[in-house]
Amino acid sequence: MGIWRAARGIVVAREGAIDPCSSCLARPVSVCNVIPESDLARLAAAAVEAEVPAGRTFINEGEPADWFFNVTAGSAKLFKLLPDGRRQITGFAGIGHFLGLAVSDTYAFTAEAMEPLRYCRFSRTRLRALLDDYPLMEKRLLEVAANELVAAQEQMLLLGRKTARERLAWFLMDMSERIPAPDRLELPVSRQDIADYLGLTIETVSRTMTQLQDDEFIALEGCRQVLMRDRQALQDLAA
Amino acid sequence: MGIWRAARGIVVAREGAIDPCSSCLARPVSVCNVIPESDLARLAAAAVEAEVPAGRTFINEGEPADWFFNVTAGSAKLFKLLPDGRRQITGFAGIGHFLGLAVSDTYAFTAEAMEPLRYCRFSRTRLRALLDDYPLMEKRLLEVAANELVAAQEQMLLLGRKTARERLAWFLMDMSERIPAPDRLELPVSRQDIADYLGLTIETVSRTMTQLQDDEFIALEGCRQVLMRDRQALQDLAA
DNA sequence: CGTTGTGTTGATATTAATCAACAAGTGTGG
DNA sequence: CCACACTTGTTGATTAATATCAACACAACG
Repeated sequence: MGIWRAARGIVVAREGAIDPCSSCLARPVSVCNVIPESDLARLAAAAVEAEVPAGRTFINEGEPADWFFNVTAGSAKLFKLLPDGRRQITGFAGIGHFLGLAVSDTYAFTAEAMEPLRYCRFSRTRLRALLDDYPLMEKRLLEVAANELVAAQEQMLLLGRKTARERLAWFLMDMSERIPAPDRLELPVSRQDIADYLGLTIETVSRTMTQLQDDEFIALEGCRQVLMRDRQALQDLAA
Repeated sequence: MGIWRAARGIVVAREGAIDPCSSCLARPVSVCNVIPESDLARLAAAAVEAEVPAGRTFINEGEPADWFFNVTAGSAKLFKLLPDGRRQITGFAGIGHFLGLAVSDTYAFTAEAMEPLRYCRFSRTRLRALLDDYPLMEKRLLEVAANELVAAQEQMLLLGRKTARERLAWFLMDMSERIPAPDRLELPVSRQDIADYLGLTIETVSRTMTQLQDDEFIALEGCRQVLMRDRQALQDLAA
């Protein structure tokens, strides 16, 4: 339990319970033995590891997409910006997440560390060679990409068709499903981030949160601590 | 030009100009020689081909995800529904598109043919065997999935943060970029479908369309024929 | 203590949705 | 070829949801 399959910083998959402090944003995935122990050294040589302080971006939308990233510690928010500053957070990345997969000459989003973060990156050519040598790694990537696509479609339904109330309920359920004790939820993000993730304003998020509290679906114990009082009602709302 | 690399109905990639009648929804992709001619017969044996009449669904959200599809003719809309009937179209699929990739026991969306459609489908186990035998096919799938992910993020920005005007402008630009003569655009979808794709109502789509006409950005020649009069302005709006 | 950042609440404005009527195509049968 | 129904699209009036603008509360921090 809780053991990661890591190749000198390359976290390919992880298992079981989640470290609740640093990355409740990472979903658990089952371990697959993608890279033989004997090859770790060779792999490590191909990778560049680095640390990113909280608040710093390490992938910038529009810049040349030269690298492929794997998050090995911490977490990040991924977003797109409009020229006038409107922002849409498209997702969060925790330990084990892969970033910069797309075949495009520039990055399609910005990634900003939400807490001190470590990554391990490869040049695209190295990545290609890596995938040629480890077909299981490629399978894993395809699996990951396919799942993210499903999540993205879910998010489109939310952004295009759900009310503020439904969005919040969905968000709370989604967040709480990722942690061991899902009744007491510590929100890992600010109101602004929730708003930008759900396509709302901070004011609407705040108001809707108190509204859910008035309905006794949740109880707020400080603005980051949420007690889930009626999971069924929230689930029904989230639809 | 216009030659597809098809293995008895398996369209893996296509090249060059697009057949404007049946599938202006398919983006062109460069040809990659994924499957050797000699293996076509073996492949065809593993696949089930079928025809779907316009308006019929052939993938249903929530049903067991036993098959993996490849569209070989026609086009489809992909959508998710809420219990009360609200609908979000998450994308369109044309010739060469792959559907049902995700590792999940049920489909995450519904696919409905927009015109008579042909597909070629494999069981998941067959697919796995196929990918083991043709790593290039797997690479292609990863490439496709990664690109769709980028498109999905773009759509999230649109649904979460753009105005009706911006959404329409983006839609018109996006549609017109897929056809050979991008100044005269024949919309392949109804107002209802545009609305469900952009997270709006038909009324808002209709109003915004006439508004764009009043601004002389476009001219409507019948509700499906759009003359793009000021592509630059539309591009700026689409952001 | 002030200061700053973050969150909440209130008043008002704005956008898009809803409800409703009508117009324009499209297809069918006489 | 026309009358009719039927679907699809447009326009208008009104409402509802959320955004915007503004004030204030609260906590963290020097």
